[in-house]
Amino acid sequence: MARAPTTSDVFNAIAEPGRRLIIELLSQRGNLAVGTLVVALGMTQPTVSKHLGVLRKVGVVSVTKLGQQRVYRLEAERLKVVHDWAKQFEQHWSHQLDRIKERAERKARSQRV
Amino acid sequence: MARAPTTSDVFNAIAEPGRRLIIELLSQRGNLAVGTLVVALGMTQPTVSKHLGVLRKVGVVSVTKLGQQRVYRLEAERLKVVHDWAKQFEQHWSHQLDRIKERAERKARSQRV
DNA sequence: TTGATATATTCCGATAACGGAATATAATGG
DNA sequence: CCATTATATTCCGTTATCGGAATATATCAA
Repeated sequence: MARAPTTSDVFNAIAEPGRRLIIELLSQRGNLAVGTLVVALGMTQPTVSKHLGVLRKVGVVSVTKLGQQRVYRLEAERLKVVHDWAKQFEQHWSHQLDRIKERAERKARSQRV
Repeated sequence: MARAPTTSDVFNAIAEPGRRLIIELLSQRGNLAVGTLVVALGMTQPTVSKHLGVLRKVGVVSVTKLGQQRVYRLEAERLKVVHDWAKQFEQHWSHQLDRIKERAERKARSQRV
């Protein structure tokens, strides 16, 4: 068997740096037309359209026609699965923080002498 | 220009479903030797080794020699960047929840009449 | 040393993904 | 209808990626 088709789930959609930028921009500036993304990101129009196509296929964005423009909207709930997946490892780095905090407190106590 | 090399950052490393499984397993069961992963995941040994190679390159796992075994350990902090990235969109879906809650409360009030 | 076990690496072949260039499609204005 | 603007799609070349099979490397045990 060969490589599995990947651009079909959210994790792969966000693997592309350019696509992450698109997502961030839509989050910060609200719904945007393709042209706006093109100038804001300095990418080619076809490149942006293709990235948007991937994001749309996965449901991370949706489109609305507005005259001759296509306005893209972030469907952020689709990113929740990523957040939740990563969150399950939170314990690891928070434990790490605990240990650091503990050490700091021990040090503070010893200096208080 | 052609496709950009991707298996060099965390987001791409976790784009592969099999690699996510490896990460989850290491998180749940602690440090594991390659062979354990192989039987637990039902993947081929070379496949597992290659996935581990990618994860190691990105720093998501580290290795220790133990006899003829290689014990892999999850370096979960490396996943924090993913968590943080996704977290920045939390507002969107929590707002959504607010709206749902609000609607439910309105409905409850109206029925209370 | 020799043989077995554990793991990594290499060499495929198939296919997916990316960017660029050109082109197609759609909508608007005149 | 025609030209223009906005966007999508297609085609192409290059490179990455994945799994499988075979092989290399390392370590242990006798």
